[in-house]
Amino acid sequence: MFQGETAVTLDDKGRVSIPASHREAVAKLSGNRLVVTYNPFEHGCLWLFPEKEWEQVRDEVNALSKAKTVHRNLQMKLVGAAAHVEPDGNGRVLLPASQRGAAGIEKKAVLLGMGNKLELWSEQAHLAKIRETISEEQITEDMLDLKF
Amino acid sequence: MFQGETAVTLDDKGRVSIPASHREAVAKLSGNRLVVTYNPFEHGCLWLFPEKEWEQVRDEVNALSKAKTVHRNLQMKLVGAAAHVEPDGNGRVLLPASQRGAAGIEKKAVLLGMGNKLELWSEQAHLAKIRETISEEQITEDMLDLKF
DNA sequence: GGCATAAGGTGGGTTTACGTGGTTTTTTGT
DNA sequence: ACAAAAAACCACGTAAACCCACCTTATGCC
Repeated sequence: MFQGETAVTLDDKGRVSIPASHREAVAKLSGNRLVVTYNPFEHGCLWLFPEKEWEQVRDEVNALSKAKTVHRNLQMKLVGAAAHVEPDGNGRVLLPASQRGAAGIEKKAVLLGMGNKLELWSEQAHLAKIRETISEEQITEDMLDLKF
Repeated sequence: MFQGETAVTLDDKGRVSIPASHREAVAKLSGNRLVVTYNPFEHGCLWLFPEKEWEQVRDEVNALSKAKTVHRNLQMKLVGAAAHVEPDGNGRVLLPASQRGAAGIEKKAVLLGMGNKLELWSEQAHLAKIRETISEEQITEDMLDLKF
């Protein structure tokens, strides 16, 4: 179970250090095997799944009918892009250059623990998201009972 | 099972190097025999099937009634265009010039592992696809249950 | 409060395998 | 038989994997 926000920096080779707070979870959930893909819903964001979680996601996505464009897009962004990575001796993973480029993640980034996965955002994209507040029109039925 | 995205470059002769990460799968699934055709759904994209997979696809497509124009189109783009290729000693395949031209794949390209096949995209077409995020309106019934 | 120690994060060097360009030889088609 | 194209072969540059060392920050102890 991932949770928490950490500012991280990519070095010139495109490596990010997995924050110590997540290391244990990564080791336990996935035997240190992570899968990097695009977040198909947002710009400037990559997803990092523990391998086990990934396999479920992949199978679900592959099972969608290939007749619909939106399904093929999803398959392309998730399955097509999926790269296996493993932390080096210092707990860093190398993010594939093509994904860094396409997602626009350069040096400053933010790593978010999001339950079953980690999200890596470019600093800009993350800041923009955080600054967007939720307006009243966006509130859904399901949100009315929230306890805060 | 193919998966993962790799930036590749075609040389002047139209050769692409199959990324090392896919070599094993290609050798195992097809004895190094691949079939190149058009992706009938997308511009700027070629499909590369292991020969075994291809035979199934071909038979399915050929079995469609020839009375419908859309069926004949599919047969034309898939079966009609299919070219057998085999990697050279350095793991490269030569893409037929006509297919490179028709798909608009020149120098920079991206190779995607898409389960039972590989997809070769022109860099531009790929980037355009990745930058399109999936919007709320596109979400289908089938997608509501996805675990991410 | 300041210093010592440890842990996490960062930078960089080295080796090796992979990708890429090019050359030569063989085949194919005219 | 000749030209053009594809296949096979060779060689180099680069980037990834691995490893080592330093710097910064947090923590504990005197």
